[in-house]
Amino acid sequence: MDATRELTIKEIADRNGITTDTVRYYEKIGLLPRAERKMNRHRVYGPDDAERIRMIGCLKKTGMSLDEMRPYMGMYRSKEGIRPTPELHRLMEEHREKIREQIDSLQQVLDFIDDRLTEGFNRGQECALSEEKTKEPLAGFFGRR
Amino acid sequence: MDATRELTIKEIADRNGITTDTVRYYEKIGLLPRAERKMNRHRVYGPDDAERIRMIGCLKKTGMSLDEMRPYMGMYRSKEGIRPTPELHRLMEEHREKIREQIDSLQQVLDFIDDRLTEGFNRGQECALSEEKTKEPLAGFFGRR
DNA sequence: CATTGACTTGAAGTTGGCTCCAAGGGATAT
DNA sequence: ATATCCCTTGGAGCCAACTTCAAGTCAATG
Repeated sequence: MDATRELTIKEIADRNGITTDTVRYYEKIGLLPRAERKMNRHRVYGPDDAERIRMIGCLKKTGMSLDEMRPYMGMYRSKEGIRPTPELHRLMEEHREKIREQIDSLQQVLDFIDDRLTEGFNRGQECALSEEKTKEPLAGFFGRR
Repeated sequence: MDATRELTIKEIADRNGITTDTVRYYEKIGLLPRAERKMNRHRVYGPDDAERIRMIGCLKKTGMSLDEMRPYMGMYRSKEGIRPTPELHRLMEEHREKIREQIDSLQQVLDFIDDRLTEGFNRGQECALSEEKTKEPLAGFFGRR
């Protein structure tokens, strides 16, 4: 793979499922560094930029705001001397925790709906969605992993 | 627990960590049914409403939009005869899949950053990060799984 | 040389999800 | 009765994250 190939804004946008406008927007808000320009002022992108944009996409999918991503993006500021700080570790752990909470929430929702589901059978009129999970009604929903 | 106690908008909002404005907003967009009013036109809420609101909170935490929640909320439209459709099951499975993708994305991010990290260790020219524990730099981020 | 098309810019517009505001209604406390 | 609250309404305002727009540059093509 030719990892050093230079891309136009259109190419790099297409490859990441976003629009050129969005790429420029990311540059504008400083999430991407100012792209190098060719003689005709057009932006050119290298593999590092591709990685950055991929990373933004990943982080977005995990529910992180563009603003929160800035520290992560900082890892690319210089081509050498990458040094992720303990601070970054902390941010990552924090974010991982957020995702875990999302999972827990979903699990609660599943339990909750399942209670409603079986209510017809159980005659239950107790308030569902209790703090504790007394059972695993829809177990296996996460397929173990 | 007095599950049948009627609550004011302030009470139900407080108990769910949202504002009265937000409760009224949910009613306005039809996510909550029009609340019953007392003679003075004030809203009154019962346990079902509390459940609905807790459910909205849960679904929100899993990244669902208010709009997407509507089908789930429909489960409360009548106090009896709750019958979640196969359609709802499908929606739930879909959403569960979305969460799974979020998890995968986060995992990708971890792997990605881990690459960057080990790159520094493996052929870091200038980067003089202390050389301890070259193995699994960010291992255990998900506590296994 | 005129047109096409991909690019440039700054700025305005859009959407979702609230959040705040003004103007007013009633119950309770002094 | 005046103040203090919490409530009501419709509507305006706000922020993030785009998205669209207007006006222009530049290179290649017919």
